[in-house]
Amino acid sequence: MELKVHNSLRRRLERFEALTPPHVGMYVCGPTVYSDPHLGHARAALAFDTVFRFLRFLGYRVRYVRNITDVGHLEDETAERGEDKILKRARLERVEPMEVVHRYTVSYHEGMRRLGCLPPSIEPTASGHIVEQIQVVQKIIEAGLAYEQDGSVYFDLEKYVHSGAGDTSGRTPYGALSGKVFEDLMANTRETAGGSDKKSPLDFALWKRAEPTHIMRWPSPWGEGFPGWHLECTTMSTRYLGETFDIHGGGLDLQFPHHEAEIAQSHGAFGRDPARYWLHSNMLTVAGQKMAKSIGNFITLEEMFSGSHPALDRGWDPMVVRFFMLQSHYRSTIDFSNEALGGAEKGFSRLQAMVGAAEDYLRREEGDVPDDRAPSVTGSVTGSVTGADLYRRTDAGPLEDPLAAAGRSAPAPGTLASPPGDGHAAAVADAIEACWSAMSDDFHTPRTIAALFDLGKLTLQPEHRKVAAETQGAAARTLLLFTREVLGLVPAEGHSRREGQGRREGPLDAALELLISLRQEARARRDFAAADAIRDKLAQAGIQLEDGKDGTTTWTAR
RNA sequence: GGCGCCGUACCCAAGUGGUAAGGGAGAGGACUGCAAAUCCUUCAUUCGCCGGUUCGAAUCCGGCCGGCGCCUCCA
Repeated sequence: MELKVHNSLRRRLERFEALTPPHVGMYVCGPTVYSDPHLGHARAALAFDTVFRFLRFLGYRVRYVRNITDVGHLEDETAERGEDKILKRARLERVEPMEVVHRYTVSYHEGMRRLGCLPPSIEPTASGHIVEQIQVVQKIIEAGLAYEQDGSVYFDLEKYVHSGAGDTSGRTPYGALSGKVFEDLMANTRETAGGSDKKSPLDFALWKRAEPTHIMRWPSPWGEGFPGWHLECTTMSTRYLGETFDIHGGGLDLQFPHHEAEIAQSHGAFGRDPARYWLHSNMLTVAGQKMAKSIGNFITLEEMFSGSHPALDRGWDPMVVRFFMLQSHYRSTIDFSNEALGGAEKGFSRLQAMVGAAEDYLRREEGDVPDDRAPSVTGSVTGSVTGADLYRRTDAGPLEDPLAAAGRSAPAPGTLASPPGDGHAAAVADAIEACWSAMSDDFHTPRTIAALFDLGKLTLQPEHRKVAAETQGAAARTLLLFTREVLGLVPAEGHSRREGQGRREGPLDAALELLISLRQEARARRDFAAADAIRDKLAQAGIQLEDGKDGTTTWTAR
């Protein structure tokens, strides 16, 4: 089995081959921290979190770099007098730019954490790499592909495009990534209002002269100014991943002009394409309409979780949002609606129940549960997960999976024995195989989820519980590891479920136990009115009681 | 105007030449004091429309209709 990814450079699926295995370098365009994180941020972060997780699961040592843009991103990149987003916000809120940056960086992190996105390995900021950016500008100038104009430096796009003819570095032609033709762009570009320093409207700023009122400014060979928005990604990806690295990701909206500019800059400065695989996550709509500031249907993560946005009937748990997004492929657009979210919530809770059952099974039958907790401190892989061995097996002969001993490995596709005539074992093997092949097919999370449901059903069906322990164990491990580790779907926030008898952890637990036992007594004397009243009141308070067949009562709070 | 995507059951969503995954909702049943949960069964002869290619098409080609996106804010 091989991993295939959709490369925007050629718009097709390509076999993924790491530049220097087992290492993988991945750069993803992060947020401009000038406002609260919204669903769009979630979509992009989630898409690449999935890529990150699966690559790690395969045993790659991934360095995942995602930047924080805290300077230089103008309100209107094409106009000459665009205002810096951070500065504008700082002016509106009457605070220091760095306060804006810090506040929204924190809220971005918080949102991503709640969505279960692992932190990147490195999260560099543009303002922290001014010196490096200046150096890149100088290199581009030396290459003759940039010009200075009144304290600003612009990339000479026309010259770059026309200099590409004899280029032997295998460079991606300008426009190829986003499917644009330079001449068309030129023809369609109208003259920007007001005087422009640029020689051509498509030239973009590498360095901008700071106006006297511009607070964020740094000294440079061209006077005081600040870096152009596209430059930071070129600079920081090179700094941490090298001049050419494996994967570059970002939202589809960044494909043009941002990523085209990055390719051009990389060639200007280093003479090579920055990334081998370009991955783009698609956009989302809200109730069938694009989510845009101008339409006013931007939903922030906080609004999503709390339900405070008018478009939402109520709040949705971050894990439900995650599950919902993973139910569509990252290259498809996804539409948010209350109805669709409601369906996702039910499905998510069912999947969790199945995973819980798998967990119970492993604990009971094998005395061990795979460590399903995602690393929470660092995004770096430990090097111990060796699913990748499964992929390399072709030339290396049978490998001893070091995790098998630890009881935490997911069985490799094709390794599960399925005795002839045992249709159930074969079905389980198929479902396990489907998990691997779906994720290996451009991180196809919807198909993976479908396979996980299949697996859960096959495992839970009473008539199938007597199959070989090996089969059951393999199913349980796959279900658990793919759900928790690969898809990052963990139980919803604040979700807790305990047996009606026993554990007491706090005063409220004790009070709840009391209510439950009072209700049990009422039921015992067939006073169902009283029993139902207790159950209804607790339900209103967000505590769901469930009576088991053996007379116990469990509760779930949310 | 340039480039591109999509249209599959009530909703969400896979499938891209071999006879329609999965989830939710709905229906019937088991269990239950009743719920809930769980389990079982059921739920598109059909894939926007019309032509064409093919032994065979949701899948390929052409046309039409409808929805959407990027090119400006925005992930």
